[in-house]
Amino acid sequence: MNIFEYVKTILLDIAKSRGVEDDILLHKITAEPPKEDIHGDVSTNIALLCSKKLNSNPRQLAESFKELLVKNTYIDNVQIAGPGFINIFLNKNIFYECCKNVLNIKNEYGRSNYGKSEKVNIEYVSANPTGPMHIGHARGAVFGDSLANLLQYVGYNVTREYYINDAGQQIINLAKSVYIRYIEILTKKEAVFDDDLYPGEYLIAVAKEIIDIYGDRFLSCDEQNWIKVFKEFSTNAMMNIIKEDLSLINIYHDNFVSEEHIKSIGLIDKVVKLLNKNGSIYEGVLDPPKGQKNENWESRPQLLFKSTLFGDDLDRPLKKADNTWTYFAADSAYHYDKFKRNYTSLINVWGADHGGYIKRIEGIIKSISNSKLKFDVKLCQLVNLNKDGKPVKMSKRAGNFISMKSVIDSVGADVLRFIMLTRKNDAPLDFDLAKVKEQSKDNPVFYVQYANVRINSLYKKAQNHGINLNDELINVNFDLLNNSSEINIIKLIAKWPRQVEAAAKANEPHRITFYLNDLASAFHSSWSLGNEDPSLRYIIDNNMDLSKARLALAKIVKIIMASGLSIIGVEPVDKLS
RNA sequence: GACUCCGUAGCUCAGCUGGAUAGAGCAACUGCCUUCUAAGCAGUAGGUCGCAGGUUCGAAUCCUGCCGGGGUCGCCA
Repeated sequence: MNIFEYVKTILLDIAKSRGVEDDILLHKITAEPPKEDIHGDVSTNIALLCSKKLNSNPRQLAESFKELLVKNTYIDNVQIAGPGFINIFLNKNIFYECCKNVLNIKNEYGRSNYGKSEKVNIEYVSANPTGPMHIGHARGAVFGDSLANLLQYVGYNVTREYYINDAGQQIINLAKSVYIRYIEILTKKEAVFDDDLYPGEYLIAVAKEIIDIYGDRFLSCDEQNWIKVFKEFSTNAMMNIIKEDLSLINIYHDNFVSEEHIKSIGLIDKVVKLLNKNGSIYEGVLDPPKGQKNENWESRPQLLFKSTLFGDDLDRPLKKADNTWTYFAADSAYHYDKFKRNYTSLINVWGADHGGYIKRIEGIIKSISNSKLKFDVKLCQLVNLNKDGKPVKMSKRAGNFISMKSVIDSVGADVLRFIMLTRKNDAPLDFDLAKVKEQSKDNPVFYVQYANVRINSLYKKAQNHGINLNDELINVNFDLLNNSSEINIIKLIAKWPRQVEAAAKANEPHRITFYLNDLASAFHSSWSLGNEDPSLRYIIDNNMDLSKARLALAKIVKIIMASGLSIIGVEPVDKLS
């Protein structure tokens, strides 16, 4: 039950009955909560939008709509404001109905079939298989996973996907690094690593594994003899480490696609053929990059994708000077592969440093799908890791980057997930390792969870009064909930389905976190009223009817909290540690 | 130089894809625990939504041009 949808249905019927049939116009009709309470419960622009079509001035039109609206039993009053807004004041009963509905359907409240089971592919994490995940990876991981939860919640058929970059130079470097460890173990000579190699100690275990199986047979032979085995072993081992890291924050992908595999099945040739057929590629020469000097620049003709046709500032090379395919070529093939799997929409979650890459992939997708496939890239900005306000230094080069696992060990998986969604994805995020452990209202995780804790304590106390909150409670008398603080909570409850849908529409899971914060705040506020006026407490000794109604309200808050937290992948806390 | 994201209260940020008098939280000031609900709550103050144009009934939101900050810019992935 979504009261805003309900009102919108009424409005659409009215518009249609007046002969408005333009779908685009009908689509623009809104039924939304006004910012200010004095403007009622639902506000609509219907009269403003239809005035031209119906040849009438908006205020007059609004008057005639008003006559129709007031006939509805759920509508108490209708006011016309400003240039022609219609403000609708709903009867309390519709809100009480909404509450009953939540108690009835529990965690189904807010779920919908908005997505109509459409197939959506979300590619996220896709960290290079060269080592454990660091904290920078965590944001995209949590964002992508929560977005996947959110879209599932509103009825999409979601595939969670991971693209493994296991084909490039970095994997060769990884294999070489393991080989150095291999030699180190067998010969006891200290390992020395070049700049582009990986000195992390996590590779020692991989080398040992290889020794267990192959012994020292690779010790004094050429690279071509060992490279394949080492590559395979290393990437598998790294992917296992990454999967293990991800499992710590409950992230499990449905599908892992290997770049190497994409290449080996000849998909690049296929996509290049298709692009060629579509007139999207040509042999050409690029200008040297402006603004920065590059003495190694050498102009040469190469195979280029016409990404400038799709808004990019340069055409992009598909082949390197040595005639091998670029990363971009393989990625094009990968997106072609996704296209062939019949999704209606693709979402990629990338780090902000990949911003310049969007246009060309967008171009590829437009070219191969004839602009039919929906594509959205969500960029996640950097995470600034602090401790007590001071930045934690990290340097990946030296191998002492802050691993995601160490942060989880320190603050817990739930805190990590929650904090990652306390900012919009394209805003930088400050993450203070000390602050997130504080038990105070300055810590958003605590603030929201504390509302749960308080409700849970109500559950226990209610039992002493013979009320079991696990019972249905549907027959409680919601009419008794009429102080402004309770009404405030009820109105927030009514907004939940709308919030979920808006968050899904925008691919912005952070909105769920913000909503939860608002809901917690409304609850804390109403709870605290009991400090000054005992008659405003949730449990009133000599008034069981009122107590039941308030407890039912608390239960509803708990239900929605649980739903919201489940979307962001966090467990509700029932008591303080 | 080009592209891209961002610019909203002293600070950190929301703002429901164009709605009405722009909202929170910190910090500041003021209140609320002898008792069952203070890990919290209530209140005050704080704004030229970077600047200038444009689009329309209506702009923080869309378009254009500037200003400032981050990111990216062939043969890395």
